[in-house]
Amino acid sequence: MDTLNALQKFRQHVETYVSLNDAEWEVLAPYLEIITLKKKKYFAEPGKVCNYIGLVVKGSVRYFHIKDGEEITGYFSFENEMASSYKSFLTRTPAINYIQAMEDAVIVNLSYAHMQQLYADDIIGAKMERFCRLVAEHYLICYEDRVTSFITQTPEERYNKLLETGGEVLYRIPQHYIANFLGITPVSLSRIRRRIMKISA
Amino acid sequence: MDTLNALQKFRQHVETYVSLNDAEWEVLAPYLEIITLKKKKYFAEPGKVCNYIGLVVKGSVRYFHIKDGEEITGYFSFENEMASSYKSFLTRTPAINYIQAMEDAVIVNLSYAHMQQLYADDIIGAKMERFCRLVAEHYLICYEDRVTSFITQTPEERYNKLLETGGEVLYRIPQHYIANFLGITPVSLSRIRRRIMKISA
DNA sequence: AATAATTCTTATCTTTTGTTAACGTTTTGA
DNA sequence: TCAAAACGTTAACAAAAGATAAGAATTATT
Repeated sequence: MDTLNALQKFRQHVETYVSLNDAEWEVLAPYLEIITLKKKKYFAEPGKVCNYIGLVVKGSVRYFHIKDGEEITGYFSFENEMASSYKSFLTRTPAINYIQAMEDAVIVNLSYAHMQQLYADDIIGAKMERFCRLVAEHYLICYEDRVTSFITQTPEERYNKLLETGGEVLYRIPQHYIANFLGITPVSLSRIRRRIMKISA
Repeated sequence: MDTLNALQKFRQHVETYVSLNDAEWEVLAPYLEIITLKKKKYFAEPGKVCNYIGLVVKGSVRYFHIKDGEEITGYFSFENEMASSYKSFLTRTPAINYIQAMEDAVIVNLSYAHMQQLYADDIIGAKMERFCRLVAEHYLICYEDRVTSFITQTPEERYNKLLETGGEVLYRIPQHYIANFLGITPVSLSRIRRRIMKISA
């Protein structure tokens, strides 16, 4: 994954939300930072302010909390998805979760300070505002759906829905991460899987 | 609650996110619609596209789904909070939940169409973009926290946290709504309350 | 290649939650 | 004002989930 390619992916991602002409892109591009994260390395850590919002252009990252010494996985970002400890990034307060590379990853980063500069830029400012509004709205909707699933569905129903719609998540990550994602223990997910197998067998 | 007062509250709410001078306000104000909702009346309904985002200036509303013929309450908006079936409003697709007045309510509404006009307005457009970005980011953070609580905490822990931080929610709404909000049944919440009483007694 | 670590399943036991129903109390609405 | 509806608690039982541990299979690591 070379630099040009990574930047190109970022541009394409922005353009799924707002149009960008070359002049605008020329303003934006210099603010971006490309990083590589070896598997198990951290993008964000508890106690540290998350300074970047990044686009995962290769690999994937996993979000997790530590509770009673145990990792509890809450979310994932795959290729062409944004990654950030959003609350920390936006409010400039220490994060409470880890974000860790699940696979060797390449991420195109935009720092908080650079983002503020871009908002204030005459050429790209308005587009950035809109882009970030649309991104926030997009993830807001994702979270709305997720909260709804916790409120209205049983763990088994959530898992069945994930089987239908989950796609990538399902065969790229270990089952016990999925269990956490669903809000249950790995042991419980294993039992749910057995129940489902019996029914569909 | 007279018209001027309601509009003033809306302006104040916007100004907690972005500054507004009188000229800008003069552009924005005509797009607002003030409605009164009698208790039990609906702000949004499943199957219908939610056409408004509103600021609750008096009273409160409750969000709920119907599952197996039962109401499941997922959220509330009180005074000086926004209300909308966000996904429906933003994506122009039918809502899947009700939003209903819990108490007689006054709401300052902005329609989707008007919002688009405001985004495109020379005077107020940039401010509106930023305001709506910040609102989306605010609720994104709320949802992030809520999902985290479902992932990392037991129902009892969620309830205890709500007791600490919940404030208004706790003494203005019935317990069985709170149970749904926490993702459990009313019976189960009643038992949790008894457990807590025994410990603290 | 050998060893260690991870992952998933299964079993056992305990705890919690869901379900249903009953009861008294409070609130609502006609 | 009076009947109906809503609300919260409790009980009893069933179902599900958590905790812990063991074991097999797979994957990583040296």
